[in-house]
Amino acid sequence: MNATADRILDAGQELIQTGGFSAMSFQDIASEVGIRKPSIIHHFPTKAELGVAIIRRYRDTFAAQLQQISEDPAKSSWDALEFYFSPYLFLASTPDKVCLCGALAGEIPVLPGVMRVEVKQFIEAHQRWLEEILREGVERGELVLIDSPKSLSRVIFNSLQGSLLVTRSTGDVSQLKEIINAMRKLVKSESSIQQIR
Amino acid sequence: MNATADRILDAGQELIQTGGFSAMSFQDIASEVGIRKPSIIHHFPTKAELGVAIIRRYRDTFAAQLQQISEDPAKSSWDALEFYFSPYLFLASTPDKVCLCGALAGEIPVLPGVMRVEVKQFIEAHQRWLEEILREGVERGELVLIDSPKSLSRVIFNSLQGSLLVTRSTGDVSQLKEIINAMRKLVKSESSIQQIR
DNA sequence: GACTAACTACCTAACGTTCGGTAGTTTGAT
DNA sequence: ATCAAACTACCGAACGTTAGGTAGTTAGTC
Repeated sequence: MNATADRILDAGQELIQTGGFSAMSFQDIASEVGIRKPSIIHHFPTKAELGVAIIRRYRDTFAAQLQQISEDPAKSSWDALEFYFSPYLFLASTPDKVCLCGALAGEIPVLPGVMRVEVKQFIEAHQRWLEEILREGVERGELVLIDSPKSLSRVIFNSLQGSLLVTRSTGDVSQLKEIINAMRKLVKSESSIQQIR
Repeated sequence: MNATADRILDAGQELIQTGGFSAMSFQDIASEVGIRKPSIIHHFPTKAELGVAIIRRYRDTFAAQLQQISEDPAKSSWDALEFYFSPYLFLASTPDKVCLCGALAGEIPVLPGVMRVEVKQFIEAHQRWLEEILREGVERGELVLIDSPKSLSRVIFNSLQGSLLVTRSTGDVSQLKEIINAMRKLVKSESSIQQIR
């Protein structure tokens, strides 16, 4: 069973990922879910609270997966990174959607304060996770980095987020794939050295 | 003399860079410029046409500067890259603004078609320019790249755009500076090799 | 007198939100 | 086991506000 509240979150999330928070309206969600506008308010009293609920669910789902893979001893740092790339590749395959928080980041100053902190926490959590994976990878000798774990975690996160936006804007799906390939080179030394020689 | 039309473009651009196109309204612009709402329509008949005019001016200003520096024989490829970084650093110093087209990229599907093509052309022009600078740098022996000029031009552009959004979302201004430092390493071999050894 | 830039006044549509109310279910006391 | 109270999910109608846009008019300049 898929409760109405969940379907509201689904529809709202999709609308934000395509057009942003400002362009998302209760009416659009209502039409999509098949209920009337005030029924949404029954579940989520204000647009801001709905926005928070959408981000929080998105963030929690992501966080659970990231935690799971970083706790799995069978997975190498390389595996973890590849796992991290996969949702980006999936998003790019659905041409009109970008990362929820990437979309929201574009309109931070006009967002309700409660939503701003959620976006911030999403970004910081992802960058922390990436940094930790990179650091472990170096310690275990699985990865050889071209830069510090901190710098590289930010390069990876920011360029992935940027790529999604650019990929959608230009319609050039190969763009994200190229970025991911480039990121692979930055954490795996052999090919990089080859390139330099 | 600063004509009204220019001041409308200024105010509109700033509003898009802070809150996006959906959140920008004629009323906001009118208040900022000190005129009434219909007076804006006198200069720009529709919101879409105003949007196009804003992007086009932004794009042309940028393009002229990029062309100028790439035609200057006194400037090295390294100089050109540093020049390219500077407006991003400037944007990050004004904490609420991101690149105009970075903001617009977040809401592409809800943008008028005429605006979408302008954004696309902005992105493609910048990536082409970067690619050409990198290619020349290699030919002249000024740069040693960690990846192909095409890939690197995309990494640089996408991560800069992403950084602006992330920097504003987290309030962490150092983020962009770190990214730029990382980009420097990717086009200048010595430090990279040192890092790998 | 024609043209431009600005104005006042107004329009329709859509926005988020509130209100009062209707079914149907769940709960607690008798 | 019954009955009333309370709660959940949803609805239609309307609220005040703002959106982009239109029509007609006035003030100033060549």
